[in-house]
Amino acid sequence: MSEENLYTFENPEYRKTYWHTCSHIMAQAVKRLWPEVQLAIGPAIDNGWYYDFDAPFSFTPDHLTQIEAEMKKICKERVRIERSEKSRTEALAWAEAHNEPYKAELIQDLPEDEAISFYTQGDFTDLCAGPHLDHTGRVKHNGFKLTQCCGAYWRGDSNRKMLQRIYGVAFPSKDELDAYLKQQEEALKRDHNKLGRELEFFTTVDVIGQGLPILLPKGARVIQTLQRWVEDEEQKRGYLLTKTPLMAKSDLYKISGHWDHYLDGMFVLGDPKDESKECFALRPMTCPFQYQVFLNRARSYRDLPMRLGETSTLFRNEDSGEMHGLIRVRQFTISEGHLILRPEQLEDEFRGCLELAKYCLDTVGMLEDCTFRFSQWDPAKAGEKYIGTPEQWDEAQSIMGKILDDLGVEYTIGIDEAAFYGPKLDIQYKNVFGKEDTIVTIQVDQLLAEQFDMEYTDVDGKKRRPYIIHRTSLGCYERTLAYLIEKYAGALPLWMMPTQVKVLPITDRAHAYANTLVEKLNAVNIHAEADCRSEKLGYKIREAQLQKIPYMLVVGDRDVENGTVSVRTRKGEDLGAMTPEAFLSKCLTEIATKSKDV
RNA sequence: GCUGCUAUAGCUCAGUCGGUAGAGCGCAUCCUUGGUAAGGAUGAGGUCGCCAGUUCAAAUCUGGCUAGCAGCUCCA
Repeated sequence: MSEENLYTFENPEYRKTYWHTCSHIMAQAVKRLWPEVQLAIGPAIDNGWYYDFDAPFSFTPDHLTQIEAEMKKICKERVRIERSEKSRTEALAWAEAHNEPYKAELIQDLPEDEAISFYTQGDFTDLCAGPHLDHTGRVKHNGFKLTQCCGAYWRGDSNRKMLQRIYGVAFPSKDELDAYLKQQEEALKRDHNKLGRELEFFTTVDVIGQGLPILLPKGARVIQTLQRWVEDEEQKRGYLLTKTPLMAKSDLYKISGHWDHYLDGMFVLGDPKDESKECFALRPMTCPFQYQVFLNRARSYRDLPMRLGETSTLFRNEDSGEMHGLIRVRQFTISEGHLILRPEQLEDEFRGCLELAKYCLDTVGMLEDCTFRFSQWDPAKAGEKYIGTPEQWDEAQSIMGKILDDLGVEYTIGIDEAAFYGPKLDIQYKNVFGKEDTIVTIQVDQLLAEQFDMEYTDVDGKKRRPYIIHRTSLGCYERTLAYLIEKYAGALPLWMMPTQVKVLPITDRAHAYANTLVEKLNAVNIHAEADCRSEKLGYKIREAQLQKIPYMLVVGDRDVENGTVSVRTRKGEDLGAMTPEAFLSKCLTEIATKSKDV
């Protein structure tokens, strides 16, 4: 960071400080307007700041407007922001005197012997570690906006009181703020939950229920294309395809540990308490089913590595507030797989899984936006949330850490993000709202092999416990489709588009020719349709354009006579007239190479 | 699950003080046969998400439920 950029938004530290000061200005405004409102916390975040309040009323957009107006005044007052320190006793007395119980709780959690810092700006003082700008006039009075308010639990704990969180964002000038807001608005136009419904990739129906989307013909076709491709790719890489049941008796889940660790998340068919009757549950994951393939007969080291793949539909009873379009659903299909290994095969096979996942994500164009997370257990929750001993966890995590380091994977560490049976490498992706979810996961597991008493006979004739890798190659197809819609704003690459070519006859005289072209294209598996309605060409083009159809073949008298097609792309390019054969071969090449540019 | 918001035609939305519903787009039919982003006319289409309550009268007010949205919490 050069000297002259120190106090600009190019410096992330300055940006955070600026936003943090904004959060104090907002809190000050709120306290001026409604002194009875209590303060919780108000940090800077990646895109602005928030402050959590406990108010006896609900904040509405009108309240936000009032707060913004008050904030502008505070900025214009240019009051000094001064740091001071108090002892713990003084700090607690301050919190009590100002009726700030949340601040008192925060103070109580600070180390006993440390001085506690406060920041004061005019009539407002807040407990705060800082740092802050030197006066409120540094914040541009027309460069900020309060973007939304919503509920948030005190200290992120769902057992505690729900407070009201107000989010805001600020920039050093109105232009930059406007540009940011404009950009956000543009990003939201890609929201798969809106666009995916508009373009008829999926829909939902209230009588079917939450988290159970209907894949309409277009969405179903994209997913079919992806599934076939992934299954073929896995076969090339030595995977064996399996097809296992979508449900099982509770007995299976009792062995795997799901019954104890995941019952709330499962759809149970029958009464778990009535032992005189069979009780089933829809599967929330494939592992215990696919292990039965290995367990089918005695195995030797010669059978390993055994790579099992399955396009697997899973059911998870998510809480009602968690569902989101195609990203978080109750029934979904993943490219599931389990590799059963000799311990010495672990690193190579892990690398193979990572390469496959990267290949898949790269091919669909998502890899560049992915981040990697090494998801570990929380030792404090041993025996409760996680099975196995600390020694087993340490071993699995250190092996996995070593593999990741050997492979040069850049990752963040997520504590308490592991599966109940083992650590994971999660490949993360963000949606248009900036919310991150897992798209692909690769997990190392030695515990379930033990639960299921899986073993193989080694070279020396001794029985050994295999290692297992749980992995997905493209993850959940519904979720992937959602991200693809957002990434490409619905204009998916040619090879996965449900309709790849639209033939547009200009007059009735070209209908027969148009239909012949469609047949010709369909014969080589290019998804083509003709638009033979008695509409003008411009109208048909507009419609195909809005549907993001990659290629439009305009055919009129001229083309019928010359045996050509006039090719227009969805980018608006006119490629001119060519023979159907020339177009077909161009199209087939682009599909075969899975080009992202078309 | 929690906080807040929302639900009117296939879609996007209007509907004032409680008095049996409107527009645009789309759809159907007809006219139009037009060379690269919307040609014209006519017509059909709604138990105002569902169930109760208040009222002479409910799309409108109240409660419950269902579904959708944002965030929080959760996500093996």
